[in-house]
Order: sequence, then structure tokens, then C-alpha cells
Amino acid sequence: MPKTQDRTPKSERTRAAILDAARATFAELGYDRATVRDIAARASIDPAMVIRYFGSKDGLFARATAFDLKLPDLSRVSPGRRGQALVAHFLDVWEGDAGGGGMTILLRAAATDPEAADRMREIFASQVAPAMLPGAGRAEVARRAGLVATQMLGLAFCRYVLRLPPVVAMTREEIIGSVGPTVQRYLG
Amino acid sequence: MPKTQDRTPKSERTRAAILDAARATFAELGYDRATVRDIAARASIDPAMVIRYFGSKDGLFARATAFDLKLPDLSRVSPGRRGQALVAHFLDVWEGDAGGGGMTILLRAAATDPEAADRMREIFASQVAPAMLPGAGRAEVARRAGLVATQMLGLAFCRYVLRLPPVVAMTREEIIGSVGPTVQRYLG
DNA sequence: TTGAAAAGTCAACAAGTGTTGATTTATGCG
DNA sequence: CGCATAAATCAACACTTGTTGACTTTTCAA
Repeated sequence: MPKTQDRTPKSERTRAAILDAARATFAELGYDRATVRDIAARASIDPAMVIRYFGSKDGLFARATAFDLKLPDLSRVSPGRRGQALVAHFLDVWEGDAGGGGMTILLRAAATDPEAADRMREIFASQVAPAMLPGAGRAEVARRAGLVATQMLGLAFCRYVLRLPPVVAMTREEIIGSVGPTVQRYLG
Repeated sequence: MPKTQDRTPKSERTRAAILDAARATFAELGYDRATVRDIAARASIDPAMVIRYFGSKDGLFARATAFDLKLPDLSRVSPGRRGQALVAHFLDVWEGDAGGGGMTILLRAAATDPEAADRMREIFASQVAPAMLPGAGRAEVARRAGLVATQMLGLAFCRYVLRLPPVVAMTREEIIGSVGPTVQRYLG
């Protein structure tokens, strides 16, 4: 019997395996088309375990899409580079996330699942909007955050979901150079 | 027996009714969640008829998402207003389309259905990219079209799919004024 | 009016879904 | 080691899906 030298309890290991498989599968297929059996197969486990550990497919999805944008404090960035800094940060979040695309999962799902759309709006309200610099009225700040969202979500949609060839072909630096000024202007 | 004075054959009328119901249902629920039974119910008809008239759910979806962007010839627009003109045109297409959102249907579906994503890319290649003004190399033109797509699809996603409050709240004129310059810059 | 073709209805199918309970296997502490 | 408990498996459920074929009703030209 091959004893893994992993000290974590067995249950935690399979729990993590399910979560990883779920993230990968949701990212690839979206919420509706990713079946519990798909996820279980990818984790080399019985479908019943998925339910046993997370209660339901919905519950699993909720766990799989919990994440933190960790947006930087823009007031600490030199005023002329805030747009570029924000774009660079978003690219980091989307490209380098563990488990295969936490943000991509939610973006995909939000197109069809009302609950996922709710979560997306909630993230916008609690993480993106507050990252805007104060100055103008509350409505104006919200408007600016909304404009930033249109550009950043559109970029993510074209690059990671739709995989539009010219957008996929762009390098990180090209994107920062092209889209940065847009965000910079939206910031006010 | 109330005789409608409609001269069109009965079959054409129900065919149109199914198509209308399909567009509305697909726009509301997306491809996966919109069932043939839903569509049939909305058209006050038997589910079997949907298949009888369009062969399959896929076939119906293909018919429901056939549309033409009718992009304007930018070379006829004064150089300083091309961005705004393009944004205004997209807003017209999205907001004023018959049957409840042809573009919205495809945008929603493209997030999960690979075939819909294909169609979206095809529309980009055949309608959006050619609308760009020539001048630089082929790759540069494609890049510009891609950037325009990120902004316009992002706007549509936030406003019509995600329904992000501040983006929904913006008026047509506000959008043209804010997003127009972005597109203008992407055009070259 | 009559009768063949078109349009519409009905019930059912086969496949796939999330989920559950009983049962078996493995774990890890005393 | 032994054994209670947790973990994993298996088979099956209730339900929904797209799709089909047999049947009935309506349409409409001859």
C-alpha cells in the first residue's frame, strides 16, 4: 500500500481534488454543461462524493467561484499610470489563477445563470466600485466604475471566452499599451 | 369560425410565431436553459411542431441568430466622428432589433456553446473586421478590429446580459460621449 | 361536397441529469 | 491488533431533455 507522505487528512485531500476538478470543468464547459459526473470523473471519484462534500451542484459552484480581485490602491499609483496598472492587474488575475480560471468561470456562467450574474454584480459593487478614486459625486464614481467594467469584461470575454484570434494574439504589453489609456480616461 | 383576413398561409404564420417565441426565449434564458417545450408554450403550440418546422433545436437556434450588423461605411463619416458613429450604430442594432435581441441571444449563447462562439467569430471576421479602414498592414487592421470588439462586446455584456446598474442607467448620449472616443482611438 | 394533403396533437421513447440511501471498504485512534 | 467511525462505492430514484411516430383534425382545390 503506497502511503503518501501527505499529512493532511484524506477527506481534505479529496475535497481539494473535487474543487480543482470543478474549477477546471466549469471553466471549460460553463455551469450548465459541466455535469457532476464530469467533475467526478476528472477527480477520479464517485459522483456521489461531490454531493456528499458540497451538498449540491450549486453549492459546489458557489465554492468554486469564490475569489478576491485584490485590486491595488490606486491612490498609491502615480496618476499617469493608473489605467495601465489596473489593466496589468486584471491580466494577472485572469491569467495566473490557480485551478484554471476563477474569473473565467464566473464570466461564462453569468451569461446564463442568474445567480452567477448576481455574484458578478456583487463583486463589482464590493470590489471594483470601491477601488475607484473618490472626487466626484457617488453617481459619477459608479458611472466610471461601470465604464471600466465594460472595457475589462469585454477584454476578458473576447480573450478568454470567445477566443477572438486577434485579441488572443496580442501580448500582455500590447494590451496594456492599448487598453491602459482607455481605462485611464474612464477613471476620470 | 373567426376568419382572420391574413392572406399568408397558415404554415408561414406558425413558422414565424415559433421563430419569434424562440428569439424571445433564447434571449431570456440562453441556449441551454431555453427548452423546446418553453418555446412551444410561448408560441401556444405543440413541442413537436418546433422540431417539425426546424428539424432540431440546433436548427432553430441557427435560424434565430441569423442577422446582419449593417455596419456603416466609415470612409463616408467625417474622420473625427467615426468612433461615435460606430457606437451609435451598435446601440441601434442592439436596442432596436425585432423579436427581442438577436445579438443578445448570440452573445449569451457564445459564452457556453462552442457553435455559437464560432458564429460570433465568423460575424467578427466577415462584418466587423472588413469595416475597419485600410491603411496599416493586415495584422494591424485585425488588431484594431479586435480592440473595438473588446469594448463593444463588453458594453453589450454589461448592459444587456449582466445588467450592471450603472451601465444600464447610462443614456444613449452618455454612452456615445464616453465610449465613442475609445473606439475612435482604437480605429487608428 | 368530397377527399387527399397539410397541419396539428398525443403519448411515449431513450438518454442524461442531480441526488439519495444502503452497503462496502478503508482509516486511524485506543 | 481490533473496532468504531469516516470515506467511498454502487445501484437506483425521479425528473427533464430532445426527438419520434402514430393518430386526428383542419385546410382547400377539384
